[in-house]
Amino acid sequence: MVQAPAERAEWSAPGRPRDEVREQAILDAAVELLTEVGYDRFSIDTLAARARASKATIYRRWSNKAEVVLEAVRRLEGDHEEALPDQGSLREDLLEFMGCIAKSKAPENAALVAGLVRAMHSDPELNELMHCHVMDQKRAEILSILERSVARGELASAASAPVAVEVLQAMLLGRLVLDGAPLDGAFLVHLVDDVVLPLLRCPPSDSRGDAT
Amino acid sequence: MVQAPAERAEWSAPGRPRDEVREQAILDAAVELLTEVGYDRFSIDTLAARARASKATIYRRWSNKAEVVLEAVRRLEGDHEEALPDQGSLREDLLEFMGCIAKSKAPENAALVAGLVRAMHSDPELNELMHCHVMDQKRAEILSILERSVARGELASAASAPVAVEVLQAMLLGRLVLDGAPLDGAFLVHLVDDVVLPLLRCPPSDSRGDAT
Amino acid sequence: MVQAPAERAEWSAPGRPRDEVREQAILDAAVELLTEVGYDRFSIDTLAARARASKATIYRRWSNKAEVVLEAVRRLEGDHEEALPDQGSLREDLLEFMGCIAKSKAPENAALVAGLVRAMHSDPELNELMHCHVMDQKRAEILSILERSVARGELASAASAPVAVEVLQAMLLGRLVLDGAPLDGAFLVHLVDDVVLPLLRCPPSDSRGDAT
Amino acid sequence: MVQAPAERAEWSAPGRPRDEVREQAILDAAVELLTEVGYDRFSIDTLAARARASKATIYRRWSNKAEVVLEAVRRLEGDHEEALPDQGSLREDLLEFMGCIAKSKAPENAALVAGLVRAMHSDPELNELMHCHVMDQKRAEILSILERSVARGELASAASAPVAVEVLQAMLLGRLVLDGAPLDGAFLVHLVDDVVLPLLRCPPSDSRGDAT
DNA sequence: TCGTAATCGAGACGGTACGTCCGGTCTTCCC
DNA sequence: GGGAAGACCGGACGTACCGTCTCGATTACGA
Repeated sequence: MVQAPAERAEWSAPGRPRDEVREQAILDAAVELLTEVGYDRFSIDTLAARARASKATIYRRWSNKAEVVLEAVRRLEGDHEEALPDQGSLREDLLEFMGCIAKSKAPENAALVAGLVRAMHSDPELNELMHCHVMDQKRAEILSILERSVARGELASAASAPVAVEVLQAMLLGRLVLDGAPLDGAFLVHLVDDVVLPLLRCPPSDSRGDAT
Repeated sequence: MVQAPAERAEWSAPGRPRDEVREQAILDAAVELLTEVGYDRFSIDTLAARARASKATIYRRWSNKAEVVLEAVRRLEGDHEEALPDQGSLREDLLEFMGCIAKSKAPENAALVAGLVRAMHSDPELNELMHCHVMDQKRAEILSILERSVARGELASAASAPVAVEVLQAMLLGRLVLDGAPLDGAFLVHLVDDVVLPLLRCPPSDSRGDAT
Repeated sequence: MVQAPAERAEWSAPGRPRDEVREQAILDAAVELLTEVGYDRFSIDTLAARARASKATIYRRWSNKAEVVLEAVRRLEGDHEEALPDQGSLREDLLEFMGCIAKSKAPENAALVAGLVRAMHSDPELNELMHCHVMDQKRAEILSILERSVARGELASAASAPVAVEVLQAMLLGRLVLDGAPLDGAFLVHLVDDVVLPLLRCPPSDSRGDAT
Repeated sequence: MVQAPAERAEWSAPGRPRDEVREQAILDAAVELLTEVGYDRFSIDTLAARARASKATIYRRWSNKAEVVLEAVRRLEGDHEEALPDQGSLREDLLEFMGCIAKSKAPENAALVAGLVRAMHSDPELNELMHCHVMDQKRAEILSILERSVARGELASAASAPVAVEVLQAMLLGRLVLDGAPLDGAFLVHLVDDVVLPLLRCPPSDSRGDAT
């Protein structure tokens, strides 16, 4: 039986394909530049010069400064996909997890993170994307930690999990954007011991109508 | 002997005094513009045109786009200086307090708030200012609510108060900036019942070294 | 004895030969585009798109925008190679000749001609080409007309011929580029009767040192 | 009766007036740049840099590269407004006049002149302007030379004057743009003796219907 | 009937210039 | 002096074009 030449798969686009190497070079330069000067003083011209690319090459891929920044940041985050090892206790698991986050948001990346947040809310569509790809991933990781803890018998239930995640994310953001402070060890311990663990252990009050 | 023209008191500056009306007109226009287009597309030229003022008049009062925005936002917030009335229970007090905040951050002001946050972290000095004048004020209000509650006997102690305030602020920020969602009633109830009240009632675990 | 592979003639290049049809399609599109938008807004990208050709196909044949334009214009001009018929008198011969020129420079080709002129002086090499291939051809045609006239006894000599040609070319150019006006009948009659014929009949004054 | 403060004249525009010095600096730099690199490689960015002006300052005055060039060239030309002195004979008067034109179109200004011509035909409105202000001025000067000659008795009439002017302008243009050659002495003598003077002395043939 | 070599359309690439916009300062005239 | 108007510099923005290069897919020719 005669096969059609491309019966099955992935029709290849006509014309010269995009050069993946250029793309990576641009994103690398973007990360570099972003950490050096921050979002506001980040300019496409400078980026192009540093990546030895032309502006057209950049604008062919992303239509905005914001979008370039977004993608650069996502590349930075998304490199550690492997699951976290079991540390033996809920508290240790949480500290390990948060230390992992903290690493990618070290103080030298402060400007970068701020850029991310800005890029997020200036383009709602990308905001959506960001939520899906970054936050939901973190959420899933925490949930798996909590389930492990329930299995261990440390926690009665994972009922408070969603709230804990919600609070956690907000506080990390606040620390970085509002306070502009680094996610150092002291802060992480404070977060785990004074906020997350108490919330997990104290079931939400069912006191909607009570006199409290 | 020739009398100085302002012999009486409070040495008055030479020349024509600043026109208070202009100032208000500029701030009003700033708020308007900010809510319409957000911080990024907010330009001093446009502001000047809309306020029928000149750029010089603006820069004579504020040295930055950021500072104009900051003051505009503060005017918006700071209009209710009076203490909140006692609602009879901690929960009601908190809901009342937060409803009050929510009013000034209605959805139509979303862009404005985002702008504020940005202005904050792009200028550390203003960040400082903002912390002092806005956040610390809120903090004080909450603390007084909590003390009232301890006096009532609802709470054993106000020990968790600082943490609660910290969490509260972060979550309000996250809601507005990260989610871009309004501070509606459902969210406020959720915040009070599922986060703040549990935290206040469960003392921070002293489990720094425990097996948890 | 081993035969050279192309013993017969004109060694034919290896590989696929150029497609003559493409060449014509490109030139046609060039003429079209040139008359529509003029030289300045004529872009190779647009030309390629309109001719359904790729830029490489164009640059394989011509090395410049200028050269494409040049050749397009020459195609437009050079279609009538046959000698002009004898009209019986010098004046009629001249009018016939110029009417012939005018046809290829009809008003709808104004932008095209202007483009040609520009292409000429921005690239000296093409300028040379243009002189040789277009102008010298015209010059020869006029000279043959004048010689015919001398043979007829209308003119004493063809001594003024070179000057007449020189003036004629300059005035056609001036009319098209400077005035932007069409080469209509009235202008051609004016040119023949008021400029060319007088010059031919009045020998150049030998008054270089005279008091004139 | 109380006078309105500006009853008579020239209402002064509000705001800071344009800085005449900047304007001149820009035009000077434009002339300089134009003679150095020619029209095509003349860029507004480079102009701005050289004039130590911002692009906005340039675009506030002229909306195009073409318009800047036009004005620069006109400044260059229009500086010698005084009438030409009587040289005693028609021929000498003409040579003097043309020598004067030649000076402002010296070979080092070749690119500049070409730029002028280009600017002219790319903007019809400026073309109009150019005709009025430059060419008509030259035309008037020639006419006054011819009238002087008629008064002297050298010429029977100035009837051929318009044709002579027309031819003259076309040939100067042709020399500069078509040939790219300088207006040197030999060319000017040729022009006067072989073209202009013969035309002036030989009345247009009245042979419209003749057998010639 | 292949392989070689040049063609073709499509379009990415580095550069360079364009014309617009904005931030923050300065200047002029009027009150 | 304050205020409106607006010019000024510096510099980033996003677009368009040039001339080159790189794909994958077609052709011819010659072995």
